[in-house]
Amino acid sequence: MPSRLKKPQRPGAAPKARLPATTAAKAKRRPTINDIARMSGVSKKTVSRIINDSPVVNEETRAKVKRIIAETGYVPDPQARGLAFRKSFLIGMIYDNPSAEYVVSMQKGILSAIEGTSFQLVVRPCDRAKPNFLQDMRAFVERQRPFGVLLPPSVSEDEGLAKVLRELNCDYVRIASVSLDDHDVMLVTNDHMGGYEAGRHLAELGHKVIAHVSGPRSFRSVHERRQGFARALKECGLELSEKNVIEGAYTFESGLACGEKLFALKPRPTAVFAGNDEMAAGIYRAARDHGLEIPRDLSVVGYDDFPTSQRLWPSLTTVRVPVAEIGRLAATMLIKKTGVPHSEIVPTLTLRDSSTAPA
Amino acid sequence: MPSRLKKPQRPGAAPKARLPATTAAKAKRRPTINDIARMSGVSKKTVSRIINDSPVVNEETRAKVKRIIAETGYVPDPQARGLAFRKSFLIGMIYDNPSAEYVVSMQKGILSAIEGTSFQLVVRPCDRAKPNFLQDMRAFVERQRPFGVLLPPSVSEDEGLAKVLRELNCDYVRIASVSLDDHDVMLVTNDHMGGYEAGRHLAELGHKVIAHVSGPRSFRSVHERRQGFARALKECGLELSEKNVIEGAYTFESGLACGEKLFALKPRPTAVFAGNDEMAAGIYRAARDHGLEIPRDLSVVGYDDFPTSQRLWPSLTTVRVPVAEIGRLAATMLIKKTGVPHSEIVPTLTLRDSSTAPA
DNA sequence: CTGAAAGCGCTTACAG
DNA sequence: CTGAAAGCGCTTACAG
Repeated sequence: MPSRLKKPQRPGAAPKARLPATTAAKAKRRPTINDIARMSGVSKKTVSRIINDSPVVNEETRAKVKRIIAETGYVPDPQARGLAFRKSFLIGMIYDNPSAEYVVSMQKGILSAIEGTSFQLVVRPCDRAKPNFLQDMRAFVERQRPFGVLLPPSVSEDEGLAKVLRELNCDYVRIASVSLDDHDVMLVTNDHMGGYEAGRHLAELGHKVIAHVSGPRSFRSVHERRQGFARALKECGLELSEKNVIEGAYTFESGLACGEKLFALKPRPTAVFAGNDEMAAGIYRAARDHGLEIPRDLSVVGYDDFPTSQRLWPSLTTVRVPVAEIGRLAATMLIKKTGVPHSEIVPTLTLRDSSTAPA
Repeated sequence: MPSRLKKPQRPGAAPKARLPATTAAKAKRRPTINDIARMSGVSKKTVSRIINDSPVVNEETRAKVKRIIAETGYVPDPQARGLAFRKSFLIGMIYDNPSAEYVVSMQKGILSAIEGTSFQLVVRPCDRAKPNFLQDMRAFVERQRPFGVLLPPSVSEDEGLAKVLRELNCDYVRIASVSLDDHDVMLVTNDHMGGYEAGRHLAELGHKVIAHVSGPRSFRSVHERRQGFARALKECGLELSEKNVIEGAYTFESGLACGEKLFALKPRPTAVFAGNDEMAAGIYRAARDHGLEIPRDLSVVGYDDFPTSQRLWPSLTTVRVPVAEIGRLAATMLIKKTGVPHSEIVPTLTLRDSSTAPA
């Protein structure tokens, strides 16, 4: 390893100016807007206009500057832009969904949308039940001035948070089962369609006694999934009776508990639509504890299609939610500031081994 | 909703100065370092010294300014500090671990360490196999100038990346099963201890024919876990024979495939140490397919203790890795620029229902 | 269509 | 122990 002291500087011979240092620094320094302006023979304001895609620039000038930007590999400093804009290039994902699979899938989708841009993804888990929830969110937005935030359920359903964000002039996109806000800031996941698909599937298999283990009633998705499910049954001449609907909490444990209740029903249902895959896994466990075999004794349909649902035994028939795609679209909406049709996201039934005709 | 146009401005009556606007803006504007300086009767440089915990400040001055900072709720603008420092307040988590549970747990740990600070967590999944991996990482660091990055395995083992980070003068903390770097930038997870615990447990249960399904040999953790395991067996008078070691890929599918090979061994092992929980789940599936019952016909010990491992049936005996705590410690090391003893992280055996004495 | 000046809210380098 | 000046790399507001 060559010594850094090969050419020792004699303290007495200090140069007047710091020219050598400047030259050395210049060699490795990344170019700034000033360098591009000088090399292009225009003002830095013009370079700025080109960076920001301003339409009022002469096309020849634009082409020339763009060429030099490409040649030098210049990329504007996000810190400096952020300071001048009074807005950072951070996109916040504020979430309270407890599922690791959901969170990571959505992060991947968001990242795919911002790849190659100056945007960065900042994660902010939260708990709406905490007394200082809104205060914390306010502090985050005021200090970081994020470009915008993405709100998956259930935090997307919080009107208090939406109000704070509007007050602080912070853009957002809300992801929810139904529209709760202006078209351009709302990505709708159409959970009623997913519920409907689950209902058609079980009814068409010939089941007559059908149950539903729902999520907590405070979630919008719960109502949507249930109503879509009930509508499908009705179309097939069946009814989802109140006593066959058991409220869970979207967790494995609640699925287990609801499974117990389910097996106590008379007549015992031959099929169940679980509000999500987590609860479906709990129902699997309950079935095993009761010596019941899936799907012979009970058909099960889940919701979400988490990667682990394929590994359940038997593999779970479920409604697939394209979580990564949802993240990608939501981020795109935020950046482009345009909405997508509310029909864009389509939950689809994924057939596996946990559902069959009744015995 | 009150109209915003209650007091319409007459275009002809425009005020000379923009005083009204300024006043209105001041009312809601967050205080800056200049406001604090003015209110405290000191220069902004002194306020800056206090923000940055400089020791060379008169204690009375410091107390007074701190009081005013507290009263006004002043928080320095991270964008401005970032620009002046030439370093942002972002902490990057660069990872290639495919497990959602691992990623989210670590994120939580990191977030708990930076809560209440100006630091924000930015996530950067990556793929070391991509040809432009190092180039992408370089671009990220050059542009964002993160305060530092956190490297969990296996990206933590990439010497090329570490070199690039050092070149760019970007602080990092590497999380790995053994020390690969200077003490202060290395968080060691002591996987050999975890392997040892697994080995003692199975040996003490009385198993004589014991197998190991390892992860891919390119991972450091694989060797550590295996060697610790083999050492424990040796201490108990047993030997981990080469033919009883099957190499997997840390995935469910590879666990399934390795399980098949495992059951073909003669004599058939009565116990297996899986390199991680994912592969243990695959072995479960293979056992079911072969009509073997766990733990009666095969004891299984995993590694990681992911939340889902409790839900396997029977629940999985495994070595618990405190992933959130690792994230918290790594972030703390990065911020404080100090190491922790290499013995800090202790993997611990967690006894559940998948291991018992041989028949 | 283009640019000179001022400013975003901080810190560094220097001087005292 | 403290401060005035210059600067970080951009954009806004204005003028032409």
